[in-house]
Amino acid sequence: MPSVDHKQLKATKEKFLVEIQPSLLKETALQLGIIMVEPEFALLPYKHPQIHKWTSFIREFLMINRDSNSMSNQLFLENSLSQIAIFMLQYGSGSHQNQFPKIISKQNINRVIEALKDSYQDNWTLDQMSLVAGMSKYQFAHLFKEEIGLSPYSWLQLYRLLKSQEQLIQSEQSILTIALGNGFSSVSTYNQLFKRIYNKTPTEFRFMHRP
DNA sequence: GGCGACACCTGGAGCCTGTA
DNA sequence: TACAGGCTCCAGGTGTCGCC
Repeated sequence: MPSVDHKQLKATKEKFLVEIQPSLLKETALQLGIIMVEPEFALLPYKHPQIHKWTSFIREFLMINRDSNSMSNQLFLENSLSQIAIFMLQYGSGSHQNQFPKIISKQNINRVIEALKDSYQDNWTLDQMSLVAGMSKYQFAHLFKEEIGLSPYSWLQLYRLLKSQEQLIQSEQSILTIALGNGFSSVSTYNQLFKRIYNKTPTEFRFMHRP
């Protein structure tokens, strides 16, 4: 169960939410030898195919077996959550990862994604994105979220953040220069997003990932 | 497809820290 | 002490998402 109040649970009839303790992730990472630093999950808000399939499978299993004895469900859950932890560490963790997983989606959504990738430094608005997609902004926002798993603007911000990581680690440029150079309108926006995704400031991130 | 409430982003101001 | 860079705060603007 969620350790904090999730407002989305109130807004929808049904929500399948998985929370995994950081200690379990660290232990799994240690056993697998995947990562030596604190796990970071910039890509997890993104709908990764493997993680998405696995969580869908767990959800369906629990729906089908909701009336069966709780012991078998408990065993299934324990094993499944360990598997999800492994997927998270393999596919989602590590800020060294700077490529989004490839998702096959509708042509007009792909067209927007390619345009965003080509000019992520530009000041995009939802209106401009929907123009590229050839649909209304309301229709576009809903379809994008459904296909990709993130809202258009969130996707763009995350892409900019991942693009900036390499410069943070490998260059001596100031945080301000990197933020503006990657399409963020101000350094405060960049800092706030960085803090929200990684729970650390760009400077702390740079220090941690320097050889 | 459009609306409205609310969450999130923006950007300026100001504080903190390190350096000369 | 002055200055630069990094960070946080906050009010106003914009985007998102559930609902019709």
